[in-house]
Amino acid sequence: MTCVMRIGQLARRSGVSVRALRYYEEQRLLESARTPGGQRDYPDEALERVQLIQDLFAAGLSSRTVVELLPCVSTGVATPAMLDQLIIERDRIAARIQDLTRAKTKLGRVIENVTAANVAQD
Amino acid sequence: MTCVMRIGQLARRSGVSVRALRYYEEQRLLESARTPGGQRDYPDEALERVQLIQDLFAAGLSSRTVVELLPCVSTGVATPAMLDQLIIERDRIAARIQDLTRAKTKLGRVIENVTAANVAQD
DNA sequence: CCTGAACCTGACGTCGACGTGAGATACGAG
DNA sequence: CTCGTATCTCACGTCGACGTCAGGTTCAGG
Repeated sequence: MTCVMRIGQLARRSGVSVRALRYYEEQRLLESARTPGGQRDYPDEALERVQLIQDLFAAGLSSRTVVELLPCVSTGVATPAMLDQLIIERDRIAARIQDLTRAKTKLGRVIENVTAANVAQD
Repeated sequence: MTCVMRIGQLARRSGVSVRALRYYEEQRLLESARTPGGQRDYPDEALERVQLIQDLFAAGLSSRTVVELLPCVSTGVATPAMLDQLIIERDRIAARIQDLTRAKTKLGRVIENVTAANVAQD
């Protein structure tokens, strides 16, 4: 039986754990063919898909949201509801960026103060 | 007994739950005086402090990290280790902002594509 | 004094994205 | 055929910032 790519290989290539890949399948984020023996066999495109999933997770989307949006992200076709959801998520990310930027600025000021104080003390 | 501010009032003013305030105290993020009857009594500065804690949490810092950094954030005095930690956290936030920005761009493109497709279909 | 609202201290529940065994099966090399 | 490694399917554990329920206490107004 010629396997395209087994789970361990996909894990190494994508940088996520074997467990995570099985979890993605459980959540219907990722499909796999099976060998006659029952082992998972992934096509090459699976690599991109895993990276996309990771990106969306990193952006704070839940697996439920990702599973809803993945079709249109990969096909470019969306229902109005999906489009709404896409916009909601994008705006949520934008707001999060605002928060983080504020926090970063705040920490930056603290660092400046501390550095100034330390220099003054020398 | 004249209370400055009780926990419910602080909760309403800061927008966090009563439970959260107790949790902050448990984690040594926030102190409180007590009335003879054992009820928490907060000074006015507690409001700022709670907001600061929220900001740091929102930035993805853990309560452990926050408890380590709060002194120098509020006093401006830091040990070299604290300064290192501050810089680490700021850089982590910066990296996170990068990730989110990439994800936002990605979603933005998807939205454009979808919108274009829908318009084309009309 | 009485009452209802606010507060108290445990202590267990939650949720999401996996980690981590346990025990069994499949695969590839020799 | 055998051995070692990779994979398989349950299924419980984790972690952090609280939510929530239970059972008792304190406070302020009338």
